[in-house]
Amino acid sequence: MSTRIQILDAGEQLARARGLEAFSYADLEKAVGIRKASIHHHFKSKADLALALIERYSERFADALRDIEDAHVTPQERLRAFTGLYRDALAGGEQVCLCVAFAAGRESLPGTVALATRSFQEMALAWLEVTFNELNTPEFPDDPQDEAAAFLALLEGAQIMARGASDPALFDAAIRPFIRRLGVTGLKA
Amino acid sequence: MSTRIQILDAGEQLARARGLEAFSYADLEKAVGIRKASIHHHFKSKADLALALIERYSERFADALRDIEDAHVTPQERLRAFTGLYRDALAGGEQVCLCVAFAAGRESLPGTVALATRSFQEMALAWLEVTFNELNTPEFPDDPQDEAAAFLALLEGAQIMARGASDPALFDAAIRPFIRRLGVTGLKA
DNA sequence: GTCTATACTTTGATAGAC
DNA sequence: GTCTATCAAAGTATAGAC
Repeated sequence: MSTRIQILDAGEQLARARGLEAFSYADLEKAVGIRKASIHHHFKSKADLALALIERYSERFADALRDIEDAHVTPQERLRAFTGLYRDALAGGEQVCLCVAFAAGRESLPGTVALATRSFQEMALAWLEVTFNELNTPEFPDDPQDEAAAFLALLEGAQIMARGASDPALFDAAIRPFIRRLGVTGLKA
Repeated sequence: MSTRIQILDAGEQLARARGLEAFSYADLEKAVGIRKASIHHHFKSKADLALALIERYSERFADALRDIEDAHVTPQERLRAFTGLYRDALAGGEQVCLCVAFAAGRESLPGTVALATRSFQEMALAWLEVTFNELNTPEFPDDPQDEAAAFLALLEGAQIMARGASDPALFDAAIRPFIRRLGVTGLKA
């Protein structure tokens, strides 16, 4: 595995567990096993690293959405799979989605990073809006745009809650009512 | 207004907009108009300040919950008022709840602060669980504990989303389906 | 690409005068 | 309670050898 990727992996883990401002090149030095100067060779500034982090995260997320579309046909199944993405990102209650970590401290982000974070969110919302639009059932009667926003908020908030208690069970509890509503809908369809 | 309170106010604003690690005593110096050394006189360490912030926040929140109980009788009205608390905390899309800001970067929190943040969340969840328990309607058939977790996650996530885009309209969109479900329920009751 | 060495800044914190 | 002065440590970043 290339050094660049090792740095990105370590940076992402730290950013998602602590926040962008709460880790340093010294932390990366320890995690990757090379000197700070070498890390600067790969990422000239911390802003560059942060931008690379959110861009890579966005690409991986886009890939994951395509995988869901390939593997699942019904909107119910796709939404359940989408939930799995956020459940996995929890990493045992020790991390949140990079987008959540960045959005929380938005004012301290470099401009380009703030924009990329926003784009990530818009990608997620657009995909969900399409999916809720296909989900034409009485259980979700609202504007698909609102249902998408509500669902993404639920998942992001469930991550934050679980993170606050370092307990993934809180994520599961928060998601349960939605999953049940979705299941009932699935049977009706 | 006492200097101590001015420091707390400035610290809270900065923590909720940027995150705890993303502001310094130098920022407080500018905001409050006294020297760093004077701030250390009021809060010996940054950990002390952070703890004071979350404790004051918890007290104010507990007061707000009592006010809601005094002003509203039905669980529907109380939940709507609870939503207002989180909508107000958005501050135009430029801040999140202190609990959310702290929980997001949990790994970098002093131990006492992490515990106090968790307590805050548990207070919110306990209050919501009681309220959902009173809300005995077919629209919310799940375990009140799960409904409480889902609702708090929705509100916290709606804040994060709105913060990511600096746009409170995203909060409103995310909350709308819940408010509608609550409204329908209210009519049936 | 990685290293040592170093520059410069910011940060949290303390000592002691007023 | 607030100030000036100061500190050691940590932070980001660069220069130049290998």
